[in-house]
Amino acid sequence: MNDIFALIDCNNFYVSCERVFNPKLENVPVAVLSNNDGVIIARSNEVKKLGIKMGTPAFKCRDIIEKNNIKIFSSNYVLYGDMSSRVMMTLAQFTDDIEVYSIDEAFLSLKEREDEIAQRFVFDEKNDEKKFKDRAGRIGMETSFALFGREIRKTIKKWTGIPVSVGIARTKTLSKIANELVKKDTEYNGVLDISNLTDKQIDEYLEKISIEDVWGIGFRTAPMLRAHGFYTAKDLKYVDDRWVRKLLHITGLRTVHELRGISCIAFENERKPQQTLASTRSFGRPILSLKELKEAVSTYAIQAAERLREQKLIAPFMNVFIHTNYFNENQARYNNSLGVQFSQPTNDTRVLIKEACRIIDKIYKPGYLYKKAGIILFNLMPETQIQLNLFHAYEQDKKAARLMKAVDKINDQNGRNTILFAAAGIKKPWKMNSRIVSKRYTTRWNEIIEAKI
DNA sequence: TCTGGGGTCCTAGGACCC
DNA sequence: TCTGGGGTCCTAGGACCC
Repeated sequence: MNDIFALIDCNNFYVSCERVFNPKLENVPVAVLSNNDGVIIARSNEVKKLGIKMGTPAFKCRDIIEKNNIKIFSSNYVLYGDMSSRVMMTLAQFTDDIEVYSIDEAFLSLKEREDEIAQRFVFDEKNDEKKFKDRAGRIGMETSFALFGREIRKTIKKWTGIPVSVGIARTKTLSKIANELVKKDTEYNGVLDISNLTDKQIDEYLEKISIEDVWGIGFRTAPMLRAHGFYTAKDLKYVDDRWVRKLLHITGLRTVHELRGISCIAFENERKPQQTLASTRSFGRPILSLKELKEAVSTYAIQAAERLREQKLIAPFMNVFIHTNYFNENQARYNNSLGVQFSQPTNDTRVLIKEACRIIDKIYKPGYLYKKAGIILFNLMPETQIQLNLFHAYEQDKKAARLMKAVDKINDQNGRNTILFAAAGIKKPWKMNSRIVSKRYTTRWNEIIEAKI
């Protein structure tokens, strides 16, 4: 049986999360900023229309923000993460074949359920006013898959308040494209199924997608392809295989085949174990002193260790880096990093802090204004896979594990930072900016929304 | 003054071995 | 000391994604 995929993608996800709890934000321009209030990472349609691009530094569009009264928010990942899991749980009501691809999108594999959906969702002239209209203006009845997509969309909106778009096609790449078309054109009312179309009909859609909007073609290869005369998804579809293999390698070839309707990017129902874990952050203001730098990396080490333990993972390697501001050309630059292999794989906060500070001692150079630091853990493995080395003190290890477990439990029950590690500092004057953050409406009792009658 | 954070996969090239 | 093919393993860096 042929593959068939539905891509469910939340519209302007972070903005939509803010809107769910603040109806005044409907129909007005809204944008959400990255960590440290640095760049714009989510835009409402109104903001997109104003021409503000994804990733624009906030300070560079201050004028346009003020002039158009754009509502700006710092990112509130606690809220977005919780809203994401609500959306995914709603999707799980429809099928088990879900691949959660990112915080705001998921693929469904429908091939096992083609018959069932065809029976359950039948177009009815009287009740279903929405008729399928394609790019060429042809009118037809909506397919069963499209009606199924509408049902999903309606339910997610009702249960979570989040609007989503649905694209349905024979490959993941084509379902991405169908989804993009939905977002571009309100005529589709949120759902487009191109799974049943002929090659020629699909080409009419592919012509509307410019090459840099194809999933897998990034900002580096797009200009190269344009220079060779390929401008749209359709152009890319008919490129010579050998040429693609040579210039875009195996990943590019897969993309081209996917455009042709040959599914080669696998559906991944089960989450793969994580291989690396990073904890990095820019500072709210530059750091000059060794002491503060150590506080910062200790803070990141604590966070990384917590996340390791949450997933019952241990790490054998760690890398620590520091650097000055890349953007400031008038300032002396310095960047450096150093790795360490632990005597045995660990998720003990104290070990991570100790080693991270030791590395900072080695790579820190006085006189520079540091802007960012971070730690990255590699080759993660399950806790149960630990290989004892020759000098390994097993009892001591069990004790350490119990201690960490107790710390996690206390912080979990009584709020983060109930138990602190002194190494991380208390005041943290360097911590990131987050000036205009909304409430954690769904995860904190004291920040829950109030209804006034 | 102010420019995010966290991931994956692939390739080229070096080191090493037979 | 040089000649040579063929293989594996590891790492750094590039490209991409959201």
